[in-house]
Amino acid sequence: MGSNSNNFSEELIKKLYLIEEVRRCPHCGSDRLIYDPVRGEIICAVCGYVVSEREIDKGPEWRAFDSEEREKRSRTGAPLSRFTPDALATDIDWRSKDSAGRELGLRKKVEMFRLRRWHMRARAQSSLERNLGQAQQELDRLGAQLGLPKRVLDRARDIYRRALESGLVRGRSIESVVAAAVYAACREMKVPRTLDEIARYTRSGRKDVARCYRLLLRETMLRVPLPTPVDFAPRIGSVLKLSAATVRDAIEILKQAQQVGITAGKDPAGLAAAAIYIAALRRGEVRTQKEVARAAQVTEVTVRNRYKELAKKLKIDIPVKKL
DNA sequence: AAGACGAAAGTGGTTGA
DNA sequence: TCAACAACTTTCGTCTT
Repeated sequence: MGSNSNNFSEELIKKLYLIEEVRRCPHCGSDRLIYDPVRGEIICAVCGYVVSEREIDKGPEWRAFDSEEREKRSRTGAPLSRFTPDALATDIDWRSKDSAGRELGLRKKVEMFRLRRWHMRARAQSSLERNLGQAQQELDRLGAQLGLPKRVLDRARDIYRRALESGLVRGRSIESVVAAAVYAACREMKVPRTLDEIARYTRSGRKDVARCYRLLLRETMLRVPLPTPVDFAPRIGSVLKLSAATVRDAIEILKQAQQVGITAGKDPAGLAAAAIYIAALRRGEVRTQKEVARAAQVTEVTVRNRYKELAKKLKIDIPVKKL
């Protein structure tokens, strides 16, 4: 696929990511970073390493990136919720008696009715705001931990707001609905994150998030494309530090597989892993099954099964000798 | 010693009655 | 709501490099 990467100026990258200083590639040290507008990631032009993506246990160089991100976040986060405490914490009694217990006059009754109505409205307003505020915090937190680009978070926020407005959140935890929204946004934007990855940073379990996600699709009529193996290939390749050529080969293999029709019902990550494994072997950039499996977050066995299948159906011979 | 391989049993999710 | 089912995982023993 013609990935439309552009060589962006340092200034633009700074602006896009609201950071002070463009970093060097932690893998090869090159400063030739490319912004891929499709995936919203910054990629090293030399080795293909995805620089803007955050991995789980990386060394200290990522911390710096984090605090920069934190700085960026601090501009949007807190004030909203602190500025909207429920100022109208009292209720207006529904009985039309005054403080001494006497019946009110008609005029006064009408007045009270109006007051009550406004009171309710004001509170409904603020509860929505408050919910959004909390959700925003949660969103920022998740986004930072998953290393998601800003536009995905923005999209997730929109989705969440829609869910909130159609009453989806009532009775469910904000956290799990936010997670569901993030997942939906990721898939829409082709930034491949598995449900597991997202659920890992959420207190409510994977199951809960999945349920919310399904609801979200139904209730808000979101159309989210199914994730394809091709979506996963670049990410796996970058984790394994494979060359762009290898990733291209892998994608080619995946496309063929799709045509032959052996992709249905299979875990896309597993398929992508298998294709990457084959492509890497053929290019002499040998990676073990274990490495590939870990990068794709599937097991060795799955990689094995898939790649055997691919090799057989597509008649690809695997080089036995390693270079 | 490490990687690749495959069998067997277990797990979570989907589907169809 | 339950059972059947396919895909994936875990575990483990064996073979290959």
